[in-house]
Amino acid sequence: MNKPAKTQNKTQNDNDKSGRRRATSYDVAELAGVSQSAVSRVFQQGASASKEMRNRVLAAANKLGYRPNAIARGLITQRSNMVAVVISQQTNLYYPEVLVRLTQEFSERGIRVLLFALEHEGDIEQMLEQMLQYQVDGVVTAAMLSAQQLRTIENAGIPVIFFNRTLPEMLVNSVRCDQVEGERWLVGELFDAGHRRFAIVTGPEDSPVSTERTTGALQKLGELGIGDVLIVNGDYSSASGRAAFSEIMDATDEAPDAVIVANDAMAIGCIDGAREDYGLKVPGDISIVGFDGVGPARFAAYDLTTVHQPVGRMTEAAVAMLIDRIETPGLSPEKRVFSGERIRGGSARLLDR
Amino acid sequence: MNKPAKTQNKTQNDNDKSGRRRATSYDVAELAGVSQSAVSRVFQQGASASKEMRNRVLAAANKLGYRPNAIARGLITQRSNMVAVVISQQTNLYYPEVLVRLTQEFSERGIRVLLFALEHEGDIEQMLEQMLQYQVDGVVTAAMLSAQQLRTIENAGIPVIFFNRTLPEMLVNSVRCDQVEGERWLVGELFDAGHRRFAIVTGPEDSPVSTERTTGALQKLGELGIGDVLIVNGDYSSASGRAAFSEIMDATDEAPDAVIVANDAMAIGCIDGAREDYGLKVPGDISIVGFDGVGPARFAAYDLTTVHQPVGRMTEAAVAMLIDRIETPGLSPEKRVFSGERIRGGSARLLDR
DNA sequence: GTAGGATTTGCATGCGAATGCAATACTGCC
DNA sequence: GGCAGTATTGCATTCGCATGCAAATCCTAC
Repeated sequence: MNKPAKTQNKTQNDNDKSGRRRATSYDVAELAGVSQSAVSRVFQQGASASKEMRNRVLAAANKLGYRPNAIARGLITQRSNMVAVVISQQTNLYYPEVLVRLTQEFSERGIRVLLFALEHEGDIEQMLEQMLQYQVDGVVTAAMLSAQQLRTIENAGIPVIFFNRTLPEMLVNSVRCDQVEGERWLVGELFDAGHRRFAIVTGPEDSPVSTERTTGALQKLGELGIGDVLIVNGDYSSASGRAAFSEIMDATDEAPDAVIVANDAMAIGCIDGAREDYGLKVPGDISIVGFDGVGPARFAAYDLTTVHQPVGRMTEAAVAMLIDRIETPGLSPEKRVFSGERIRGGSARLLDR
Repeated sequence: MNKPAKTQNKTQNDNDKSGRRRATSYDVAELAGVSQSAVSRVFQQGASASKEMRNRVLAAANKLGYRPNAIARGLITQRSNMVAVVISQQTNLYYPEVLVRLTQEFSERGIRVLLFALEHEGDIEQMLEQMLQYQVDGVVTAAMLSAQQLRTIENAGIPVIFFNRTLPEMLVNSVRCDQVEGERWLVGELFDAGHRRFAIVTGPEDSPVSTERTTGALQKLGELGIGDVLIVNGDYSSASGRAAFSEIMDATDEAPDAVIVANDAMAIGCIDGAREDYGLKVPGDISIVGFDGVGPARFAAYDLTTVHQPVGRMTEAAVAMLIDRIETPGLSPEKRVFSGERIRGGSARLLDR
């Protein structure tokens, strides 16, 4: 009980096996002739420290190459300042931009991104485990989670934002682009320009985004009195788009005059197929529309009519929502839906505006 | 000194502000009627624990929803099991694949990826600081670092792998695709097919990859006795490729018969420019070659002659090298250079093979 | 000069898990 | 049954930093 200076007595186990031991706040404290708490306070924002103290500590820290250990800090503060960003095979190919922007925006707010890239859906459970073990403060997911999985995360007190996904019947935070609205617009434009024989190319069956897009298109087509629509499946890749186009041509007596494709990459594949495999002119003989507004959609050879997702605003919204919920735990769920930007490209014959 | 059971006496401060407090190894220990060390041992690989003990602990852990805290573990073991992956604006647009693969491969080896996406070069210092504070075990960088910056990281005992970069005059670990060899092949093929008037479109000036590619092309051209080559700059975007093509046409009396472009995206832009802006046939009137072998290079409308970087093997190599160096600190530097896959696409007029 | 308040500083403790060491339980063998 | 040898288990400490509390210092005003 009366053992003095016990704490200060840290053994400085100089284990310089490879490069010397990293300097700790105790080392800095010792060199600066102050207490460890003082060092800690200098390296925080709202802590009180005299100018003299600050200078001495910073000088010592600089001399020793000291950097606060974020791991240790996370342990004591119960905040890792890391968030998990989850993407799946589907997401990643067409939205590298999403990932980069999320990362940059979190970074600007002092938050680090722990990236999880799913290859198979089965990896989710394992990934979840890792996420939770690493004590992330929040999650942005562009991959689908089950209600059960979401509950697991939320039970740990971690807020989750769904990016272009949602979980029916559940209170979730989400940021998304209105896929249905976008498809309805595309169909409307095609119809107005006189197209009547429609075909649809969907994305992977387990892609909620693809499902929404298909739903939107069918909904609008139904309202316009067009019930007979050929639907074929793709996997979001341009190769699958080209294959899907052949499938359409094989399955119909009279070729469609408009093909609604679930994403731009497949739409490009369709155009390649129409031109190369069937000698059709796009949009002379057939109109093809996509969705996403990715870079290649603007290549002159394709010039897609498509709907561009406002990625920047969406990532910004996701970051803001997540940070709010990290800082204010009880916040009620919110859904933010953005309309896509309508691009009247040359891949479809449309009325002049 | 004779205060008994002090440690075991942890106050269980049930701070259930939002969701209840996360279960710790102490909670599990208590419920299972064992010591905390026992719990710790059950959740490790090489630790000794009887079957009975293991079962009781796992049952208790399961009941409480316990997960080991990776942050705390990292503190005591001095291993965070996280690596930093650094990408820059340039990298990210054309290699989302690199990022995803790195992440998946690290993940399979039980390592998490902390992502850093640089917007401006100036952000490097700040990012470095963060990386080091988070105690990453290693770094893979697809952005350029200065010798000074590299030294900062290595002084902290953290191994670094350069991805498609290198630092002249320094001992560094690197994995890259042989840009020079690739360009030399492209030039050779073009020359063999009779092309004589060459132009080059470069990438951003601060891109080492672009520099290497240009160097390789010029080197081979020089050997072939072609000294007079027009060089214009782009920024890797397809729009800049199109602009660059106009620049070339403006600057020359007689149009070149071959354009060597530093990446595929710009090559596509060039083709768009040649066709749309100048009514040229590709490859009838002019041959255009790219580099990278990205997805769009295979679109039928472009079908680029290009060199495909073997991304999968490169990421695999980077991951293996980094892990080796994390596990065996002293390992000497190594450079692994892969040859690109040569793709004789339809964007260039070449001899039949 | 001094009281009262505001600010700065240090002390001691805790975050959650890993681990060396010692104590204990178990095993097999004579 | 007794003992050496091995496998388990618990104790106590440690990782590096943050923070409540009390002590010390500084400032201001009268």
